[in-house]
Amino acid sequence: MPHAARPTVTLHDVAAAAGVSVSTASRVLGGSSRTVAPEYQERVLAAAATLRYTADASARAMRRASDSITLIVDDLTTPSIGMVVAAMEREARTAGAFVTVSSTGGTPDRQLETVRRLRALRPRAIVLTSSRLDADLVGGRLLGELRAYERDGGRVVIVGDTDMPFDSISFDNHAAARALGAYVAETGHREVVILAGDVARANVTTRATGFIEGLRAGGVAPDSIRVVHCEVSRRGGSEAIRGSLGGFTDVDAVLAANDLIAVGAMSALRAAGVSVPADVSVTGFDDIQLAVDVMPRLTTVALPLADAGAEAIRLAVREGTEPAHLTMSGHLVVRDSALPRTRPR
Amino acid sequence: MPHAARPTVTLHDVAAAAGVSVSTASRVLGGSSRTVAPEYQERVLAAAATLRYTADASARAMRRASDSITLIVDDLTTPSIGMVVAAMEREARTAGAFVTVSSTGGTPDRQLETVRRLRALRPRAIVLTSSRLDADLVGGRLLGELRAYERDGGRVVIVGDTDMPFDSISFDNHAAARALGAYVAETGHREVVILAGDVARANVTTRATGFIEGLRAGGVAPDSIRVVHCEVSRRGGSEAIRGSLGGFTDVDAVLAANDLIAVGAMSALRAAGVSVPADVSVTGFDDIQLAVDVMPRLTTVALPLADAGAEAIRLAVREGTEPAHLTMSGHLVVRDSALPRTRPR
DNA sequence: AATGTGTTGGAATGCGTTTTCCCACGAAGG
DNA sequence: CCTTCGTGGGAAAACGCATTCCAACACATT
Repeated sequence: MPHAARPTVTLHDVAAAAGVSVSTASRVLGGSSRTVAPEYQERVLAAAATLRYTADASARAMRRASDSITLIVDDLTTPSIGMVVAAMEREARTAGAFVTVSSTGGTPDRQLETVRRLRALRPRAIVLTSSRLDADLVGGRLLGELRAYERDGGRVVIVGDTDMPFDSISFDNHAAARALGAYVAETGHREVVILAGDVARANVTTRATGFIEGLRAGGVAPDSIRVVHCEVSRRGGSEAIRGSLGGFTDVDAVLAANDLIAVGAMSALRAAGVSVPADVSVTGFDDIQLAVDVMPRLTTVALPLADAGAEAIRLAVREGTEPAHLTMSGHLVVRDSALPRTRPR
Repeated sequence: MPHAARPTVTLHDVAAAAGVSVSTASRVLGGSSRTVAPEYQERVLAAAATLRYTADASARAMRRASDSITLIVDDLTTPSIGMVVAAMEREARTAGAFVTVSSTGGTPDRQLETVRRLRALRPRAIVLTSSRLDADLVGGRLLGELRAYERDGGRVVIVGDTDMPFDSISFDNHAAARALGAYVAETGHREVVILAGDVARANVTTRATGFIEGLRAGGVAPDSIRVVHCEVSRRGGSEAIRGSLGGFTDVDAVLAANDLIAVGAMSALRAAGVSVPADVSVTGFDDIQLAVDVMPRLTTVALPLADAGAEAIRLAVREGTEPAHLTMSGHLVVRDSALPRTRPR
């Protein structure tokens, strides 16, 4: 064997076994537009099956366009990513493409390295998911790499907020957060804590400002809104609540930047003897599976994750050339964790 | 452009820009063992950087072994999968390899299709993760495909239980479950409910039988062990508890086949006014992140997922040829959700 | 000075596939 | 009966790269 992972049975072998030329075999197996005689066709197919022939994608890629799409994500364990990937795979199948995923851990360095590495594979498209992708990341080298990929005929799609000049799909976090804030205000809440997450995660902080706008518009006094930063996780929500329990005597709503944070907050509140939603309302954001599994079920904002995934693939395989920027809006999902309240003034 | 995703800047261009021959450029960029004059080296490197040259992996793959490893998983949303993938990526980096993930939704048909598709990519190795992979799946076609891949010099590693003749890593679910069962028995529990999950998931049912063995060995009467099947999810755990609440007056322990099920069970118990662990002990299996985030923190069995991931890559890149079968054992993690009890006889 | 030896650049070759290009054959039209 | 045309098979080129081989050269040894 010449070296690992090189085919031992090639098109040549199939052609020989079928007693036809390599060209004919290629035409049968490669789905050419040219017709070949039925009997030849049959012989080639039979030979390929018995030899378990698989066309070498590398060699094939040298002559025709690739059909693989690579997805780059920060972290595979994010609850929402699963749905996006599933939708992408479904959509890709209808387009005859194939999705493959790489994770970077979210650090710009590894994002760059991953793009470089994947670019060598000459996929049909690269889809990047990240909370925020800035053009000047890693000294602009990520942008440069992506541009070079595009120059070579590749297609870049970004799912998330970005200022890069590629196709992008983003969620209108601000508007959705504003709507949630307004809803909370309208349902009579007047003393609110916002669990704003980490300042480094841009989409999360956008939500915090949206919350504030909605609350203010709904009549909540600026002084009655407290913003607490925390880790973006279940634990972060718990700790934030535990850490500021002292000042919570009059709070009637907790708005978390994220379902995970909200769930953590709920459990900490319950542990402290505060009833949700009877004493305090809690809301989340994202509508992950957990949101309907917990008790009480979480009032939150649903993001059209599956739609975004499918749309990303559609952008990735389309022919058009000018960059498209799509914004998808979330919608309020009212469940049990937030209760309208009328309180004495 | 000939067709999409074909490079416009090739090694040829770099060589021309640097004023050297293609061979020289290849030698410096391809990490050849042959030395080239420092000044040439520098010129080539500079030219490659300004042109943003990336060697075409396809073309390169035709002459040397690939450095990509493909991982096939059932479902990306499984909480445990993230840690496995992360460990794999880390280990792969030290071996100069690169991991890419595809998900199949767990259906044998799509597993087969995915293997076929990936095999064409001629990766260095294919790592399969599945709860259970049988040789006779899809009429043995999956096995045939994998054998053909191996015949062509590829390497197959299976993470999970299997009877296929490839490298494999499995977890000793039975022994770990037995140990947990014995622990529960020894800490004085005498009336036990096992939330056994779905019969279709082999690794999960193995746990149930292990629990029973351990409980019996620890002195729990056969009649005092009830097995309830449920969906393998948080919701499944909740519903199982709700559905059988009536007969729970004397139960003092609930053993779930899975952390997710355990968490669901805990929340349903709490909703029903049963205190965990004061009234009933609850245990899980897997030690996912959630296990330490919930209150009370879950007593469970930790599986060496990261080790398994790293070991899988090590097997995938090793030179040896005879199949290796590794079994990794889990260990009991005692936290707060199970309490020793002394009950009146 | 002639010969041997080691180093380095460049031309040529090959990897497996698709895709021209060319040619043979037979049918249709005059 | 001769020409034209469509059909379909096979030879060969091309894809981008690594590598083998060869020639040129520098240097040390005799």
